[in-house]
Amino acid sequence: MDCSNDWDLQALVRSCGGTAPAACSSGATTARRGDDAPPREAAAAASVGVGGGGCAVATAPAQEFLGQPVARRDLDYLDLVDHDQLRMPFSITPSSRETMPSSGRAGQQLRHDVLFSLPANAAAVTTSGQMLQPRRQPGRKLGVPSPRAKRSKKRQVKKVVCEVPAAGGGVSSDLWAWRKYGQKPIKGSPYPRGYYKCSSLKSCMARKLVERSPAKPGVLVVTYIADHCHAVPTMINALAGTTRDRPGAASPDDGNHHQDQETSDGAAASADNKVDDDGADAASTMTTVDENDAWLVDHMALEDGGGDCPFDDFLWPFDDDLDRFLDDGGGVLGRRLSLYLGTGLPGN
DNA sequence: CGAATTTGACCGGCGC
DNA sequence: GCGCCGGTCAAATTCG
Repeated sequence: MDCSNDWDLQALVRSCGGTAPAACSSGATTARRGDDAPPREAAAAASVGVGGGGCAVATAPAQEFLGQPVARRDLDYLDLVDHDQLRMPFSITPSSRETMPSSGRAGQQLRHDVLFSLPANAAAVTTSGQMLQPRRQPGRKLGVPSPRAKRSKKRQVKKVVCEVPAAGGGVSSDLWAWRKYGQKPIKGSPYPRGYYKCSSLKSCMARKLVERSPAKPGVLVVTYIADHCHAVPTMINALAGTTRDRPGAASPDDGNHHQDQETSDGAAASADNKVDDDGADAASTMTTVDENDAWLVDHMALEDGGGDCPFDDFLWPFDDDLDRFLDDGGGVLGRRLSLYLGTGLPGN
């Protein structure tokens, strides 16, 4: 029904997470894989956000990334209907518990927690439903055990949790390519959780979990796990293997909401996360950067302060602005974001 | 035809 | 030790 439903969940996921942990890790800690990671970093970094001259981030319109349309698809299950309440600028609440001044619209909040060594089941609760829609019977054959790889040290992986507005028209992709490998209903939450893996490199252990916040339906909780072991892929070939666009993709539903998305998908898609036809083959592989990404990048960088994250490099251009932002309660940033939202492309 | 998504089954960690 | 639950695998299915 609502256009908001159809923004691309993946995009969203990307916007939030890929950027963050990815950035933090790929820059310094993941530079090891030179072979797999061609010198795309610079380009990627550039596109991410250092929009020259103090322009915080988003160098491209929300729906596009370097001319590539944003692929939309399986976020349907998140049933992002309350996008209205989640419009962009939001305040950022660093995990350090410093609450950054609200940058504009009240109530909008983007939280970003960086957790280390989290208990594996930190968030277990009660379940509500099973996957409905047995439209087919996929899955392994009965009786055929799967040589499952050892689930190793869940607790030792780094987790970065962030909450992002589910919609607000700013949903987009981050610089990483993700591939969905699972989805499960979560106890206590009416919304299922989606599991994504970095698809840029098979050996990359980066993953992310995306789910809607039960408490705040308009907010998506994205958890990034592990670092990417490669540089941020640039679109096109680098992202081959990325999620594809599935206009009519069935949206797994937990039963609490239905699939209006299916019908709205197309339309909404074009409206909200509008795909630019001249952009290029939506084919499959592209990522986008938008205001959310920008914020995330920023935020990540901020939180990372002191860490080995090279994000300072990204931020230096607008260090000044950040300072001012912190000084005047986000006014500058808020205004800037407003500008972004209003005009689409900042700076240009 | 290749690649991405879906989704039931399986497995391990954790709480009781 | 047992059961619950989250996380992952992988076959089937879908789509470009």
